[in-house]
Amino acid sequence: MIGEPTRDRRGERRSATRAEIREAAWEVARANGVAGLSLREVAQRVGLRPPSLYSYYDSKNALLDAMFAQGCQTLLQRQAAVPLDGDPQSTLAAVLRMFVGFCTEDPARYQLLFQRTVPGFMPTPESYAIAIRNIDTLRGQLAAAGIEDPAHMDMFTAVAAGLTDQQIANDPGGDRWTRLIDDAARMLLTHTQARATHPPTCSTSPGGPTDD
Amino acid sequence: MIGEPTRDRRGERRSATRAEIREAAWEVARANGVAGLSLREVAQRVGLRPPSLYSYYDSKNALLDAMFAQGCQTLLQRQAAVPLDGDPQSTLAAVLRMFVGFCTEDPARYQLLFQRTVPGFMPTPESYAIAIRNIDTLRGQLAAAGIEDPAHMDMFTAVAAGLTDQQIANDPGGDRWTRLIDDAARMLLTHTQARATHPPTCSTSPGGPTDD
DNA sequence: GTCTATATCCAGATAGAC
DNA sequence: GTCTATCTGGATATAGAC
Repeated sequence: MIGEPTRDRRGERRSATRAEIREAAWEVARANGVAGLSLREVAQRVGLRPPSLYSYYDSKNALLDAMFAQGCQTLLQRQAAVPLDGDPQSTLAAVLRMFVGFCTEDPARYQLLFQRTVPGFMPTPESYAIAIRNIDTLRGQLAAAGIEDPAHMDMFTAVAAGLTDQQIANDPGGDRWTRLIDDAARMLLTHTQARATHPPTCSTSPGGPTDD
Repeated sequence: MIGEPTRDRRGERRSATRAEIREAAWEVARANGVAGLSLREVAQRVGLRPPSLYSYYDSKNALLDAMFAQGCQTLLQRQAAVPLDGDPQSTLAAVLRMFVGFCTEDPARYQLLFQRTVPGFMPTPESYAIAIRNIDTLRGQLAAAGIEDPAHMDMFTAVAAGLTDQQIANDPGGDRWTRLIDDAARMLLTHTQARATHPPTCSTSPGGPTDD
């Protein structure tokens, strides 16, 4: 008897088409904003009729979810590539640079992953689990830079989000805010290390259980 | 002969209806996001048929523009109410508190005024002029707190936007990031005053012509 | 000023032939 | 798997009667 073929050619082709659709969806999202993603336009870009997409993704939400998961996976890889030498300053700067770079290089992806601007989209638990890993990884990296206070972590995410947002909204394609990254890392580090000199305004109960 | 009436009752009524429509539009925008604003829903809320709205606003864009102008006007009033005592620290904290409070109290308004997420909307020159006044006012207030370096101003706007964004996206209705405002003001002030101690990484040509 | 009726266009999604 | 045809519903905007 002849055994089953080792390679699943059908599955490979299907998987490739799914990736092609997903890439086309990113292109449309970059052009129209994530909220302006339309399946018709995606279909046209890959040379299919709109209903044919449903053979690959059950719904628009399923497609968005795949994009969300892919974005989180990419971020995970970037996070793993950040060098963690012993120096808090360079570590913090490297993390900040990676994160702001990741966000500003694709505003549509930033919108899908971190803003709440998409109409009725909610990631599936499977995809969200990857986002959780992103946050846990960040937590570890900040700890490596000496930042463990939840309030300080929140301050870091605020600065990262702020640099990203201003760069995207007010100087797209430029570097008016991204060039402040090293300055911002210094500022954050000084702030986190200057606890003793200032009155403990809100340090008695800094964060409570962080549920992000 | 009888002169013209002193009060323009017709004009007053019309103006009131325009305001009513605008308020209904804000409600819809808060519910669906600014991008999800639909004239049908606005009309239903004010008890009119959709085409009747066109007697008050020439287009959806005209309505959005009126909302944009109104938001900028409100911000202008808030800005004028910020106390500018001589102390840089309390001044900076007051400005930051006002701004982040203004943004977080109405995310839809923040979206319309400061994000670029609305499909094809561009404010008219008249409305945009108010936004320019907002920025000029901010510039003056930061100067009163001793911040005049454009790079430091950009850092301020980044921190303000970051606190706002994180608060809205990850803790809507809470205070996980807004309670960091005083800390952030201290951090910013320390940073702007610590010029001499650090190497002038990017202070030789800090900002170039700021065109925001 | 408000209405009905309509124009035009787009969206996501499904049925069923091939 | 892909297609044609269609369903359902939504959008902005205009024409013209009253």
